[in-house]
Amino acid sequence: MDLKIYNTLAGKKEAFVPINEGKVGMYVCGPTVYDTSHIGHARSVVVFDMIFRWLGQIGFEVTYVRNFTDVDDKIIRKSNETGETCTAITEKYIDEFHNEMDALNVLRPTMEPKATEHIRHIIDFIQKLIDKGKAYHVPGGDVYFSIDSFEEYGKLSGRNPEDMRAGARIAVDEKKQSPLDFTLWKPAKPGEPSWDSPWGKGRPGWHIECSAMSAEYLGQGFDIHGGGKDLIFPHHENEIAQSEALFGCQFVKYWIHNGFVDINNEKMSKSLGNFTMIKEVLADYSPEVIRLFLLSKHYRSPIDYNEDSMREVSLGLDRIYAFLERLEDAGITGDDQNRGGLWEDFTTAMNDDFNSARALGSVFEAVKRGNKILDDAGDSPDAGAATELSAVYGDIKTLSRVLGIFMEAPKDWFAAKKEKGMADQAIDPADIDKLIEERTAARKSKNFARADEIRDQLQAMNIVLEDGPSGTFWRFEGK
RNA sequence: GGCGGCUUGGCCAAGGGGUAAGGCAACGGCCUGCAAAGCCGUUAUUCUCCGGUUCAAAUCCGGAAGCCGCCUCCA
Repeated sequence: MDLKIYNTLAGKKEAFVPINEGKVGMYVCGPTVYDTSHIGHARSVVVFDMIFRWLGQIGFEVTYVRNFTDVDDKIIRKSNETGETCTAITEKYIDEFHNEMDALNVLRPTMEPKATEHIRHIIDFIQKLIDKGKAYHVPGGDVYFSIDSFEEYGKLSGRNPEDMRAGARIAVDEKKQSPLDFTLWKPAKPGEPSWDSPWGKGRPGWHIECSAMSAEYLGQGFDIHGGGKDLIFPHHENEIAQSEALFGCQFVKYWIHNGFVDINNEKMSKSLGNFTMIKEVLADYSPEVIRLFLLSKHYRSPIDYNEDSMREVSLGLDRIYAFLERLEDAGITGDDQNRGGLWEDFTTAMNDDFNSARALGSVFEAVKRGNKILDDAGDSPDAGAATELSAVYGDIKTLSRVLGIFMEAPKDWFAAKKEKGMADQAIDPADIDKLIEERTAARKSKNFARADEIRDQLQAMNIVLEDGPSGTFWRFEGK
């Protein structure tokens, strides 16, 4: 089965056929590095990380470019507020971004260009647009793109310029030929970062950097361009206008846009004060729980971040690790050459517009089936059962590298969880062991009242006991 | 005002013309001293509502209601 992608430009799912056979060029809008990243950034990055991994998994050679916007009004404003240089600010937040993405097990893109390292390309791009009559320079230094010069303006977002002109929300600017014209180059005020250009000292507008850098690394037309839904208009619309006006060919074949993360059913906003930062989420939940949460709903739908959802996701992840541990204890392993029915289901789901939610459903189904086989076999499967279980194990290991989840050894996963629980609650494991010993003794002498009292006491600390044939084990429940 | 999306069991969430995946929760059973974990069973004749097309609709079409996003920096 072949890959289908929902293409914003077409408004529907389309068969994915790359421009050059076997190769994919993909550009995703990265952050403007002036502040700490929030859970919404994490979703976009994790979703495209999954897409990048899946394209690689099914055999494409992917060139993945994600930029840093490191010159921008917001950065300058921050610099004015804090007294730090713009460079100090952008370097700090690029570092932070990298650290957080590494923590979330996000693979580095093939290239991570910065706008400030491509000013020459940007200036060339703008000059050529002016030469072609697609852009114009006004007294004072601004260069604008003329949307009237690009007939197809609005084709990505489904808007037409006439409707937008009629709307009341467009600021009137006397210097612009059309109110919708957007900035390609703006003159610098004293003290602001600036570069020499044919239009005087200044800096690029936001939209032009992506057109210039994508052309530089991926060519004049490439396969996939991604970003958050909010970027469809105006950012991506403007990119299309710039690039197609200059190159005269289709800029991007497939446009992919991810949905937003809400917080307790509200949009993240400054006024609500509910910005939830990646570092806060990482402090509360393990990276795999966060990834599982972000991939548990289709990437185009909105997803709601709240404690209940995170708890559920966490329990689900434990369930899968418990199954893997059970397999390993039964002597079952597998490798990624060993493909079974789960892999088929997973592939079908992923090829259907990267439907990770459905893909995860198939993982849980396989876990349920596997647990049943183990139950029936009393955890000593015969050769036939072992073969089937081994395929499930191998499939999970393989798909874990696509999702970036279930990658730990189960024993390590639960050990880490214990450690975190102990650290969070300042629990000494020796105390737990002592209580368990006391309970074991109580059970032996049939003093079940005392035994249950101890169990309740531990329960109050989120510690759950499991009495098995080889003794009593304990684990933390929750995050 | 313009453009787009969503509404599936107690909660979360797939499906998107052929008779409702999965997770969490709950209840009953097996197991257990009792539990936990795991498994089995039960929990939507029904997919916001009203019409229509069809042998057949949650899925397509028309209409209504509610919710949300974009059009301003935004993942």
